[in-house]
Amino acid sequence: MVKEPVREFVETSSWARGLTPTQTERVLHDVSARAYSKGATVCVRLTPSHEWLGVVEGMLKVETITVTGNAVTFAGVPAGSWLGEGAVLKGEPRPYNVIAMRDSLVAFVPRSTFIWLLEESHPFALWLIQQLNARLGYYVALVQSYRLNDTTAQVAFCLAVLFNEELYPTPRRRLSISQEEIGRLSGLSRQIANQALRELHERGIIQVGYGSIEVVDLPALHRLAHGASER
DNA sequence: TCATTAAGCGTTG
DNA sequence: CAACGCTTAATGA
Repeated sequence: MVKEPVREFVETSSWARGLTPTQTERVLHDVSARAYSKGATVCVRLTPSHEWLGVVEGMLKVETITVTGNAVTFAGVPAGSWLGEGAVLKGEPRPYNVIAMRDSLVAFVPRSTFIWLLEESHPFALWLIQQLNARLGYYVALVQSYRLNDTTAQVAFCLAVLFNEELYPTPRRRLSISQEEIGRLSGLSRQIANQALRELHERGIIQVGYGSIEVVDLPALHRLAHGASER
């Protein structure tokens, strides 16, 4: 059986709500956890996807390295969320590296358990469909944001996603993240990210702290992120 | 030409 | 010590 924080994390995860006690019991039996320090690699690209990952504490990011050695960050994954369903489902190697952005505790559910859940539990299957659908919607919106919006709106989009409850179910107002990482996540330089954050602050949408960002007006952030550049 | 970026460096929390 | 602000040279639309 696993340690307390991991047990609680699994039991309070949204997908666990629809499980029978027996099913939950098996997941708790099979799940493992490991701590990673900041900057450590959790999963290596092109290695087999044996596990489904949950972020118990801290924050992870998903990235690839280009041939020239530049990192392209695809997503930041704050505590409370699960990732890697796609690769586990397909039984294919990891398409990306997973890196710890801060000191993090990560839970691992074996692929066999994941597949078993999918076959045994109708609620779990439904949850998974909704999860994948949310991801799909996110990427469609991301392309739209990238093509239509100015840089400030792109940063707004990036933040709106990080604070989006459907994608990342643990609600929070403040997030510890550097401006450099915001830049990486939104595909912009540190300078532009900083400029955008200042503008968002001036509009009263966020508060910027040292190495952290707090959302003051989430609806406004959402509007800015999705609105077709109104002013 | 003008905007944006990476890199370096001094300052600060 | 990491995050931030600022400067500068390179890059590119």
